[in-house]
Amino acid sequence: MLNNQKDRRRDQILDAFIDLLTEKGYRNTSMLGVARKASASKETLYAWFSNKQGLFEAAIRRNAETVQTLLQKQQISGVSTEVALITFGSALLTLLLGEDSIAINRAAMSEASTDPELARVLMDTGRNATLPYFLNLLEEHQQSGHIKMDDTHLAAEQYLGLLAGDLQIRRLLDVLPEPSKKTIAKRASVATAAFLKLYAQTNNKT
Amino acid sequence: MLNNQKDRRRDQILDAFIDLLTEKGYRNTSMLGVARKASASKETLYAWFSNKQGLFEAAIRRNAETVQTLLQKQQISGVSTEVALITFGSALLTLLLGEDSIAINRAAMSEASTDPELARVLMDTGRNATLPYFLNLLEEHQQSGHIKMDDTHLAAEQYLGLLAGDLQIRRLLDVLPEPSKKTIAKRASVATAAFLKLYAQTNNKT
DNA sequence: GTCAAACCGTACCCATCGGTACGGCACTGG
DNA sequence: CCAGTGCCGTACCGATGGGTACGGTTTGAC
Repeated sequence: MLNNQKDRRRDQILDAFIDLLTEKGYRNTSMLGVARKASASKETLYAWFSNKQGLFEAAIRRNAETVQTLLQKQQISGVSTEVALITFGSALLTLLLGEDSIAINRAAMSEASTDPELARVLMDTGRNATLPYFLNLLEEHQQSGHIKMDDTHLAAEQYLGLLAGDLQIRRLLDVLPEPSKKTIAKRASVATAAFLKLYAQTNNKT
Repeated sequence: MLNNQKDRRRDQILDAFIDLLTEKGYRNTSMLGVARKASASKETLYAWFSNKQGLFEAAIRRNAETVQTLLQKQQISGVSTEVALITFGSALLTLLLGEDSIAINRAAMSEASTDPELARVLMDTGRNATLPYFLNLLEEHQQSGHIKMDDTHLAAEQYLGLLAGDLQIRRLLDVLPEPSKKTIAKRASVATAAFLKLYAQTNNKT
């Protein structure tokens, strides 16, 4: 089997896993079910991913890569602070509230008491990989003089808090459908406005 | 058995359930385990709570009552807006990030794909019961002229977003320990400061 | 064309768990 | 002191699922 084909096969298996994860949750997703859905054999699953946790971990890592790629593709250089924040916020919110991320987070939480490793991987490849990137964005815009922050880390957390609110929690509980592009854009816009009110550089101060 | 004794027995069972939930998660908490821990019999569990979901639902409702009681006990009348927000915020954050609430939310999320009812009960008795109370608090303080909000609901969500950030998510993933009183007080204070910067009634405007 | 490795499908083993049944003990109410 | 009821502990049933083994088939390398 060529490497390329093998990669595609691997993707198909991870797709099947994510699908079942979304549909039935982690504990009700059986290895046999994944194998069937991907037209693979259990033996292959165990050969490639060791066990159920390994399969899950691979899915987490792949999802994280996708997220990072999409975020870094956003046009946030050479635009106003407002536009940069809205662009980044919209993209982040879209990913954070998407079916895949929600299913993965839900699963990691459900296993958190028994298997801390999965949550750790999720944090490292997710939030901990994204936050520095966002901090950097804020610093840059501070240097160009549009905003003024004493504590960049706090400012970042505040923007993210204003942006997400409890949407992620409600999505995790499945009491909120996936928001439309329009809803997300609006949300990012409102959060940005509030953030700028907090941190915009006013001219009547030293 | 006197009613009072029976109530205590019921509480003991729910305590045992919550303990195991915290320790092992929902799926790894067995009815036999609960029975053993509470020195009860499985037959009694099924007689009193019908089944595992019923037991969980009872635990959700009891927790929600505790939360409501504690929140409503806070002194938030006749104090400044700042103090009211800090007081309410600290109390809410303490409850939201406490072991019991976290374990319950985690469990409800892990079953969300299969059993929407549990998440519904959690939302109704939790957020949906608390939010109106908080909205009312904000409205009162607006009427006394210290803050000015166009959209109270938005303002409320913004305060809660600033307050909680992603702490709840991180607690659910078990990558963050339960914060100390001091940490929580600080957090409520910072969130309140930001909120007041957004909504404080300034005197130089009509 | 041939051979070996990889993979599919399935059967199997073992453990766990939700839910039910039942025998025995303790406590209550008269 | 005695009947009756509620509860404890445990044994049991059926189903499910993680992980392994294996025969049959496809696929890729030479």
